[in-house]
Amino acid sequence: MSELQTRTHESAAAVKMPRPCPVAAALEVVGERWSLLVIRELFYEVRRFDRIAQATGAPRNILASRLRDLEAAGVVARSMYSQHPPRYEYHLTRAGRDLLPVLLALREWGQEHTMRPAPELLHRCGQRHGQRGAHPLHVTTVCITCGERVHADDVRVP
Amino acid sequence: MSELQTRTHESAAAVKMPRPCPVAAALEVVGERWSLLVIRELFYEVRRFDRIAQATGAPRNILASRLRDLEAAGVVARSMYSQHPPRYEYHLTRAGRDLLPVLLALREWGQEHTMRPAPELLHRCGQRHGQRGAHPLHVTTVCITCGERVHADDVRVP
DNA sequence: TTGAGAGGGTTTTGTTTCGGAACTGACTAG
DNA sequence: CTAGTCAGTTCCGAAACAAAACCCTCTCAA
Repeated sequence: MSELQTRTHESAAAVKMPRPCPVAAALEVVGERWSLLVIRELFYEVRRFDRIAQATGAPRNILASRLRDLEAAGVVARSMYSQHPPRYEYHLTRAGRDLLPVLLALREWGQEHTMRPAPELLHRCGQRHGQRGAHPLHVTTVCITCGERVHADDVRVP
Repeated sequence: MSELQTRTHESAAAVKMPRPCPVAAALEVVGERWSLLVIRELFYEVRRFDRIAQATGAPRNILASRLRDLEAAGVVARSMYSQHPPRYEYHLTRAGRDLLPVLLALREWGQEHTMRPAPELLHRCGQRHGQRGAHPLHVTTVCITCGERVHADDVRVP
């Protein structure tokens, strides 16, 4: 993709350019086909090329290209696990792990609006407070400031 | 896109098919280039073809195609606002509005990892409780069941 | 010690999709 | 009558995608 959407709000308004926006910036990194599915597999700790190709369904040449791009973007890192046939495992960086809310939001939407059955995820909550146990994970989006769930009608563009 | 990822978990495991997953299903609907940016504009109440084309930067032919697809998928609806040159406005359906968490999650990630300045959004919170006032909107993802913020390490695949 | 995989890609070769620009058609405002 | 707007459609070259084959290195088993 080109260097779209990298201007300030003001100059964009002046020159009628696409809206500068972190959503667009994020999609420059993870918005291409297969990228988010690859990241999903890395969350599942599927780390090897062939396994990722199988689990996502991505063609191998495309997958190789995506992994390169994601690594260049700092979302994925790879580490050598065999030298003589040089072999790498892929894993998420901090930036990659920070994409979890995006995947969970897509998962909730997909579950609600497109699929009936979905693989369950468990939330091991309370672990850091010394309680044990886990429950099925479903998420919602809340405002950091006031803690309320966010509804479309409550969001305003100043 | 084809009818990918529409099998059950079990049969997929058996036949080594792509993982069935609501994330993949959601991306079938909104994962193509420009789709989420179009939806972002509809959230901003930009409803007309030309304005959406300008604000997103999408080519007009692609935009026409995306709007058709999103309408077919039930994410977008259109309503005629002029008859003789038949003219339509686009708006989000319930399913479309439910994509807000996806956009907000992408926005948080983009803001954190790719862009410095971003157009501010305001959260008009407490309005439904009779208080007034708004604050800048930043969100986080919490578990519906226990209310805790969700961290990558706490999510398990059973 | 040969030969059958497996694992991790790259190459090759079409096929789709994209995207820029021009064009259309039906108005509206001056 | 002329210019301009709005909402697309059409055309066509360029880029991205995808299926399959290929390659290379190593492992294991016979």
